[in-house]
Amino acid sequence: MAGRRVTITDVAKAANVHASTVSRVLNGRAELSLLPETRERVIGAATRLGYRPSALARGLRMRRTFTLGMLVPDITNPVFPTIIKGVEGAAHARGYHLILCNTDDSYEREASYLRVLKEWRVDGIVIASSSTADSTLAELRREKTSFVLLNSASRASDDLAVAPDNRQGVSAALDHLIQLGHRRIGLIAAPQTTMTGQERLLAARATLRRHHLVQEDALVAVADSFSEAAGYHAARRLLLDGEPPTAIFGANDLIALGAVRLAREIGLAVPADLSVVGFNDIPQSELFDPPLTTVHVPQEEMGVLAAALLIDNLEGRHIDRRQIVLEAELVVRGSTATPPVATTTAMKTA
Amino acid sequence: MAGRRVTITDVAKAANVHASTVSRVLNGRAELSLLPETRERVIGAATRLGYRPSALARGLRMRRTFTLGMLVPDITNPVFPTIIKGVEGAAHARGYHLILCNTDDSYEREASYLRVLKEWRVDGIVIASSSTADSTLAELRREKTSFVLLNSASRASDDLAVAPDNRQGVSAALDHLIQLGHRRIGLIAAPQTTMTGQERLLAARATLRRHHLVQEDALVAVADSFSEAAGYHAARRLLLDGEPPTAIFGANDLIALGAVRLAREIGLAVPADLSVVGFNDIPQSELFDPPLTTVHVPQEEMGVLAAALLIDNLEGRHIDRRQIVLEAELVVRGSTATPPVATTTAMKTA
DNA sequence: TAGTCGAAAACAATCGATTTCCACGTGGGG
DNA sequence: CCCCACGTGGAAATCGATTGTTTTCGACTA
Repeated sequence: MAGRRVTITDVAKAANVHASTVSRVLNGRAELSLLPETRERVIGAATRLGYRPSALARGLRMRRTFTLGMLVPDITNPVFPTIIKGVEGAAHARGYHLILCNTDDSYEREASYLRVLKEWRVDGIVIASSSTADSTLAELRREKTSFVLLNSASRASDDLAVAPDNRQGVSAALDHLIQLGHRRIGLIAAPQTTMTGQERLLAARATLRRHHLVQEDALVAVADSFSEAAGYHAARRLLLDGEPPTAIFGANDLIALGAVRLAREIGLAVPADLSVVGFNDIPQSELFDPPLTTVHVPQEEMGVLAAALLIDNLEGRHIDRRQIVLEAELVVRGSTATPPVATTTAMKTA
Repeated sequence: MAGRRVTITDVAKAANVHASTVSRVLNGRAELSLLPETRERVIGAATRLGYRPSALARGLRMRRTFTLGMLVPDITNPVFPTIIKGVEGAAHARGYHLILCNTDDSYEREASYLRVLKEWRVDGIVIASSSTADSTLAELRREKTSFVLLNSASRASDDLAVAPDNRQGVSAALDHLIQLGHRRIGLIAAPQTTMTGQERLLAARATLRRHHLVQEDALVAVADSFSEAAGYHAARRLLLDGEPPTAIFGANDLIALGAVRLAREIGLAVPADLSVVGFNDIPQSELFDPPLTTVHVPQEEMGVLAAALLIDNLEGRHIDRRQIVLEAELVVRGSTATPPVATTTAMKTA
């Protein structure tokens, strides 16, 4: 960027008025009356010169930046683009824009970005980064920084949060598998350092318990990230050690896809030999081989709602529900089927 | 955001020095010598109070914001997250951060966002939005705004640009199809309002000409966006009107995937009845049904290079190559095969 | 004719940093 | 013994907007 920019003073000179008058004309508040003639002169000068107010100067003076920060753990996970699109669209529509921060699931990067956002005096922060430390959130609350948790619930009831109904979604996924006849169901959990990871594993266990299915430790593997590679590695423990399950529930779609890839590599057909269910319903889910049975989460809507909640909050509007939980419905596609009949798997029920 | 923030004056008071001294200590320039003792006192006070300089005030005064704007046409197209990750990572490593703008391929949103970026006095702009109007670019040049074109070449030789070698990539894709025995090859081009769309179609035509293959108009369809849905619709014209091709080259992966979906719907097996090639090699390409044969583009690397180029430029470093073209190599997977033998397709050669 | 009122616009303070210029004190050289 | 250089740090201008307070000026009234 270079070339001296047009300032409010330039416009003022061109229109033969004082800078303050320019400001009042351009911001059109009714508090002070202006002659229609001056108004036109100012607007004329401003457009002629191509004047763009400096958001820096304005932000400094007004103590408002109309900017939101957004923390995302991994933008290459296909759930997030859709969510971001929702946030960004809703924000833009209300005159806000977004500083996007990809934390790469690193605590350091997250902390570093939070510092940046603070320095930029963003009006609020959208936290889609599920591993955010409790201490970090506590600090934000203490500083009275507005934020909304996206895709993960909060323990503190006056936090703003938008999340899918993990319990319902997980339960639907497992009910489906059980109804198909599966009894040995493997779980690939997401990192237990994240709220989402914890919630989904807890929900899965509860569902299995409800169906009186034994839960062997060997049937639970914890992936060390939300990625396809992590799913692949975790599936290895499930499918290669001991008696394998006939179905696997992955804590998200990428993890599930990783399991599919491993299964195929070791000669298991999906879904004939192994059924797989994911969570999120990422775009292109129906184009995979096989089309993925998964729990649909309204991703863009979550983004829109989160942005709306945050902006309502920081503009002081009344909010009746600070925590929004959205329905998550199972979408049955091609990656699930009845368990193989010739299996030696004992039908274990407690 | 609320709660009075700690300013440089607060730190100055706490350390019993003048604000200017605090600034000098914290920015550690060697131009003025400071007593080690004062230095420590200032640093102590700053950390004790948790002082974070206001990027607004600093940017206003320094006329530098250490912020880049990035224009992206559609963040839900899986190529972009990887590219963004590259840009963002490289920028972060050099002390810059990103304001991400999703233009939704809308001229208005693009213009609106460019205004915002201008108001924020971003130091430079990464333009991955391929449909950017020439007039817009001309204006940026006139204003001496630093920008880099990402994923699309530039006509102006002193622009900064990073792009894949479209010619080479397209040629490799078509050579592959031809070598497999295909003679009737359908093209689904991307919008001809974009540089990328034009380049790839031109390259495809040139390649077919080189092989002396006739090019019927009926074998070219132009998708009206870079999306899967657009590919699906365009494929309809290719596969349902007149004699269908035995292979289709899609201008990007999503378009190719759309063609695959349509083919399957009308009872054509891919690749047995119809081969399909895409472009970009988006993540999860090998997980699709069938695994997609496509031209690999080093997406993250392009992002990294673009950010580096832009930052080097705006920091006044010397740049020897202002336009970087990266190799694009074909990755053969499962969506291509020899053409069906029983076809009535005449082997047309000119 | 002086005084009042009100509309219109100028003035000036402010936001929080950076940076140029200047002041003060001390020590060394002429 | 005086002056100057130098090390150290304060004072003040500046970046470009917004906004509370004054000023200006014409019209109207007493």
